[in-house]
Amino acid sequence: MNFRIWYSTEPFADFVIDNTELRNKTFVKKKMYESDANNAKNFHTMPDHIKKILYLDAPDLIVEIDHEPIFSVEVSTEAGTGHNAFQRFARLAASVENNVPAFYIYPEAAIITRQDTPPKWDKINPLVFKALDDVMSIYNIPALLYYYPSDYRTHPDASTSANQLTKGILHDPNRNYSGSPLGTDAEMADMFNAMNEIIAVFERHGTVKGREKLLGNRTVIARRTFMNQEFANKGGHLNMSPLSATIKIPTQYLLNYLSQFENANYSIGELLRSRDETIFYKVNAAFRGDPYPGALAAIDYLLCREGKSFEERRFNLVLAWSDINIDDANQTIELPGTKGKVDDFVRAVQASENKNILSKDYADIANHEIPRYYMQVRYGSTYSKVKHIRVFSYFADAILFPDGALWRDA
DNA sequence: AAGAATAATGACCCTCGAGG
DNA sequence: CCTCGAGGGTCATTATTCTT
Repeated sequence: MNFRIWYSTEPFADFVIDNTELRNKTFVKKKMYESDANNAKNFHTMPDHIKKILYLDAPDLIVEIDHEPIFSVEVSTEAGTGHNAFQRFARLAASVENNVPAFYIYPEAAIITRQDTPPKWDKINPLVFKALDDVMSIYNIPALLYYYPSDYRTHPDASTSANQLTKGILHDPNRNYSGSPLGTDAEMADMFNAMNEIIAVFERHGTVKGREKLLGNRTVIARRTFMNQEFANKGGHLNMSPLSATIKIPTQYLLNYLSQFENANYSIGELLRSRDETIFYKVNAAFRGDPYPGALAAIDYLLCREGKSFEERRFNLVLAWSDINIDDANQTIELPGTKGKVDDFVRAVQASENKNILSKDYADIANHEIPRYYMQVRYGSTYSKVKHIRVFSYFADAILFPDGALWRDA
């Protein structure tokens, strides 16, 4: 069997290869390009099945056997307070939604020094464990979190950590693995073990049958149990960020609000009406990307989804760029916000059109541009929109701004 | 009122491509 | 061919809100 390892950073790919059974396999390493929006020169050279995973957001590593992806890995060293822990969540979703197991490496805590205060540990938001568990329940594909090694457990007092310069986080000393986690750490050993198990399952049963067996693997079960325990031990509950910024109200309020866009020739379609209640994610900020795309994806899994596609939702999922006032008398809502503007969304969409070369004459297309042109012929602007536009419009049934709205009819 | 937790935003890095 | 600005993407710190 031939392995291919797609990477964003090569040292991290070597780190994973050298610490797992991959080192004994026949493999090639290839650089992964994230999107047509940020790498116009090379993105079109990605194989079609890799493009599908990249559609929402790009992970750090994808491993495949004979052109079938078998797992992806995402690494972060960021302090995971509030909604920051969910910043990379759309990547995990993109992987799992394509039936590819996802590994997430994230620090249990990181040292942050704020103005006029001594250094302290910023701890991971445990709700991420619940979100990952819900993803596993819905897709029957592993989505496992391993702690990026740190001094947190050995030095609960942040000022005593010997690694202040790295926020208390422990990197591998091998220079060939620069920027990778400490490979000898127990968490990483567990992760390599799980990767080896997944490789073995796919080798023995093939990719189709193998996928069905993954959640029943004892190593995967054990990790899932650990993650559920961590959620409980760290005091996780369902009113933590980002769920603390959501409200659930009858869909009729949304329909009444959107009725301002209806007229004699148009009425809102059946999709929104098909669900009795609607979840609103209130973002009272200027329109932008991170950390909101990941948080929106997480809310979908935590509250709305009951099946594999966004059509199988218990509740509508609506992203509102504003606070929301509920008007019970008129069964509608008001958006008092002033920062979010529908034109900011529309301008980001328009900007992506500048990346498209579909309006060119053949004579004006350079030879090296032809494969990119041909990709765009097939996919339009699918891959040339910026990430947050792709993610928002994939997950949200409607996006509301104080001065405009977008919604699906079906 | 202080401290903790969360939400928002400022700032940085990387890549590409236009133009000198 | 080199420089530099724009755009895309990422991360840390500040601002705000919540809790005790």
